[in-house]
Amino acid sequence: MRQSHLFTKTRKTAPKDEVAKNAQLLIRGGFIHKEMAGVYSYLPLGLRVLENIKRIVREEMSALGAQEIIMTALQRKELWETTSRWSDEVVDVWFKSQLRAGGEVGFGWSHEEPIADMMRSHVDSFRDLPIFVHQFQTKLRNELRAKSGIMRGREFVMNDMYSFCRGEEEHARFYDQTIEAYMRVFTRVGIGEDTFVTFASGGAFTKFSHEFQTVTETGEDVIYVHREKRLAINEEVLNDETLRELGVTREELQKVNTAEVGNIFNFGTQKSEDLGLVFKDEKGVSTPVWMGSYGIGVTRLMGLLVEKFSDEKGIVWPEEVAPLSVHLVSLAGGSSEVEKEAERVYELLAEHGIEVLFDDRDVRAGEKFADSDLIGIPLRLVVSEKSMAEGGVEMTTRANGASSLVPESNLIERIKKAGVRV
RNA sequence: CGGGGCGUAGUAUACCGGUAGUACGCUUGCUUUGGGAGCAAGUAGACCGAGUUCGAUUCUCGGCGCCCCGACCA
Repeated sequence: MRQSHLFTKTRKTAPKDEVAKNAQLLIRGGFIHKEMAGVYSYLPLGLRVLENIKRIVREEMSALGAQEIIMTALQRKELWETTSRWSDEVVDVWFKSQLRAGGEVGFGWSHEEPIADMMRSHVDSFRDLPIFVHQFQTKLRNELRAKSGIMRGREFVMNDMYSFCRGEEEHARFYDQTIEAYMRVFTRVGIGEDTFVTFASGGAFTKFSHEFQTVTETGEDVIYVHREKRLAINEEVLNDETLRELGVTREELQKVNTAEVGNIFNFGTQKSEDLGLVFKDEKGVSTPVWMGSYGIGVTRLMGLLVEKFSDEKGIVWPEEVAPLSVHLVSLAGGSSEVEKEAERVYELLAEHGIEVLFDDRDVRAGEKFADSDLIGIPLRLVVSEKSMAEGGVEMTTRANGASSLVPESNLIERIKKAGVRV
């Protein structure tokens, strides 16, 4: 991708109406555009990051056997009335609208009811189960107060997965596999060490639910962690009984601020019973499906990565989610020889399937470096008169600033060694 | 929803009861070219409405928008 072709602009100053680091840096770097409070558009670079996160999630969900779908944003009132969740008193984040033809629709803030209802068309027998389905959906929630940049918006992308099982045992197996799959996702995007499967309040069907909480100063939640045992308890369920049950003492736990990046629920059979999602078991007995729900806040995750991986100069993307892998900077300064050399390097990288942002713009070195640091691509290559005189290309790691001159003959090898996604 | 704050060029800001200045950006020219260049000439602005006043961007009220703390977050 040529930077001269990229329509987005970087900015020196953060907009005054953003305080959250994630929004400030993402807007300054041209990754996102603020449409209104809590509502952001994703621009070319931002979309690439988003798609990379989705790719990782998709791979891990697929490995679990989940099939991908996309459900609708518009939802039926009657469905939610069945489970008593249409009322604004019960669910206070509804966006609702009128159909011109008559009737009322809701904008999806969750898809549990619609998917359970839809599954009635596809589930008849125990032979049809289990079924695992997931989607990447834009959720619409009329939050009273949007905040923290893209981490708590009124419109955001979520990966939500649903499991439909024959009973508790089958459900439990998938539930445990999902915990592991989710942790693989968080490890791959670079926050594995700081993300804890956390005991949280369970709701109607189980004593606890599990949240995936990532340590970050700007987090909204407070949890207590035992780093050696990799065990964590949400403040909301921290009491003597919980401590006893989990075999830890209050003194062993460390209090930390966290952001919730994922959440999984065991629904039992309640929702299926309400909505009539049943199957015939081996004996021909009509039995409600055992449901589970599993979410990862994709856009929130992106915001969290910026919060965690940035310095005073800008973003430092983890390799797997970086918008592109290499930032090739041409410091031609009017020299057509340098220009040609940079073009050659660009083509060389492309031939090897390396994703490159090529700064071929006619601007000064300082501006190019500042932009490069702000955008935060993991590896920077500089082609200049200086590097050519020294017989190579200058390679700099964004994360630690380590820099070295690499002869072109070794370039591809060195890039791949640096852990670049190809 | 309770509390607090803020709305001035594209962006960030300053001043002021007598229609607004700076920096960056953008346009043109020349110079410059390894860390957001220099000179010159341009471009561009008071959220909306009502009230007070001879006169409102400034004061008052209302609306709208934005931010923060709290509450909320199946």
